Amino acid sequence: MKSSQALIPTQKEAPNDAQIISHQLMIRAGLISKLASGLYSYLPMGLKILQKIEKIIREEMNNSNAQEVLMPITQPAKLWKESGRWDEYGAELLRFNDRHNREFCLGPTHEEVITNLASQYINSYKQLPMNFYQIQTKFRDEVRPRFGVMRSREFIMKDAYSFHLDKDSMRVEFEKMHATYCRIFERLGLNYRPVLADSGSIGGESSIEFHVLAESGEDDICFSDESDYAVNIEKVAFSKQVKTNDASASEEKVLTKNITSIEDVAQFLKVEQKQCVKILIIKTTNGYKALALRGDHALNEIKTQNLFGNFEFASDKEIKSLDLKKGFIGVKDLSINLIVDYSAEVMVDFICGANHWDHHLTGVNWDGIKFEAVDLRNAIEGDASPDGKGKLVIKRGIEVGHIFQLGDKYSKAMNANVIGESGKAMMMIMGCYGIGVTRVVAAIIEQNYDNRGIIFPVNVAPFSVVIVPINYNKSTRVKGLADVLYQQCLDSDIEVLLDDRKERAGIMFADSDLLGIPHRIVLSDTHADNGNVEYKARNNPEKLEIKFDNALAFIQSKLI
RNA sequence: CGGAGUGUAGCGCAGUUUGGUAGCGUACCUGGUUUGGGACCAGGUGGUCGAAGGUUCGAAUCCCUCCACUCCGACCA
Repeated sequence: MKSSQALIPTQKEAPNDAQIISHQLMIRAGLISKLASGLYSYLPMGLKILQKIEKIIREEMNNSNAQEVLMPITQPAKLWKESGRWDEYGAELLRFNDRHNREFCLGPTHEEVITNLASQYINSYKQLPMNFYQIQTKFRDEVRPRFGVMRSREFIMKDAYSFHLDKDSMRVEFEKMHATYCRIFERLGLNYRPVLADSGSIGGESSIEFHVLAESGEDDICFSDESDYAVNIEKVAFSKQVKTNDASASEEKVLTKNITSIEDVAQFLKVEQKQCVKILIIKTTNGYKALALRGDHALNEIKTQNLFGNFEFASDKEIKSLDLKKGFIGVKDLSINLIVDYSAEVMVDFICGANHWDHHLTGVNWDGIKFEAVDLRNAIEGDASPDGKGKLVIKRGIEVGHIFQLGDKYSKAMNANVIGESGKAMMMIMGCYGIGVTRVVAAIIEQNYDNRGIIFPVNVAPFSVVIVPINYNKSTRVKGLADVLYQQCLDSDIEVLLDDRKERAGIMFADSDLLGIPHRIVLSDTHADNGNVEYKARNNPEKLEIKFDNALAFIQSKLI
């Protein structure tokens, strides 16, 4: 392709609503254009990249015997009511009515449709197992879209669904997809990790997320520094602990006027935050509960939800109505259920609110207090790894893939069964496997950039090579050489961009660097005097002079 | 959902306090000089100042309503 005929709207400055590097660079390199919050158009270069990623995913999925299908984005409510998710899914599911006032939604995922499809066409155990996938647009009405295509409302996903006669078969496919995903992310040049995760609203028993390690990630991933333990912070489970110290202090009420936060209390009393206990009040469907955590720990909302169902933090008003003093709530004499985290349970001589304005208690112990102990908190850096080996290290990750063992959640609800060997109907067992294709684009950029722009791996770059002829429009010699090399590349099926614009060298260099094209050939009169061209790789500052006659072979050698 | 902030040319911004002809940089167009890392000179195109309403002789500016977008928080008791 020639630059003069391509729409590559590069910009010097990023719009100021672009916060993270991948968003800024995708806008500046002219890959995407924002239409509205969480909605982006893919411009020609952006689409090229997307298609490269899709190609790799297709090849690997096909190699793993998955069959590609394409399902509608518009889905009838009927199916969602059958699965029970019409009521479960919440506001992220965009619902609407058609002209006949029938209810529909835009598909945030496709379990319902594929299960319906499978129950229609898979009738015998002899057809199993089967795995279907599609690469298609999803819509999720996110509370807060952000970071460009990283968390957008409309996005492209590769989703796959497998059907099995039994759990063993499902587990085999799960492992196969695990390996397939590893091959995909490796080919995409990503530094990634598979981690154990919570299965969320999709449901099912076991799930593994694939995270690309990057500072801008929205998830915290916990690793052991001594074993291969790797788990999403949501899912790090702690077990009951044994007390290591005995109580020794006696209880004392101290004046802490207007000192309410754990941070301030600890500072005021000159103790560490982990010597304090903090109380959170939540509202559940079974009434209010007080949750006690060690001062330096944070509540894990997923664990809380798993224990108590949907919940909200109590508002100031509600706290007041319970006769509690916000900022000074303690563990003693509570009128509501007290739930204590395992690591708070083993604390001795601790500090907490006095349930009395402007006072805290020191030297408090659990003796005589009625409570229930559970695992409630998030892991923090330095915690002992739950597998007993080493300590936890926490890193940020971008979730680019997630694989689930669904079991019979959908097949049961939607009555998807086959006739088994014995002649009796058997419920199908399912697995499902997703990759956020558009998010992968952003993740690749988050891991591959410098101060000049993107550094695409060859596998996903919009072009493999850019030819930068200096004075293309003045020097007939340079133009002649550039045109010859360009044609040679085209004839050899090399994806090449010829910058034939009437621009100065600096602009052409800046644009090709910004766009991240891996290989660059510069043609100029000075080089031509020696029969040479200049070669430079995007990821290497070194410039090489090579003979023009060898240029094509040289490029080809770089692309293997 | 709460809290904060921002809407002025494709992008980045000033002007709003104190009402009085719509500005700057960049990008874009024309001509010229330049030509290996985002050149220079001259001229030019482009904006119903987010939308509607109100106050006023006069509104980007003051008042009201709405809309959009961004950030922060969903960590605190």
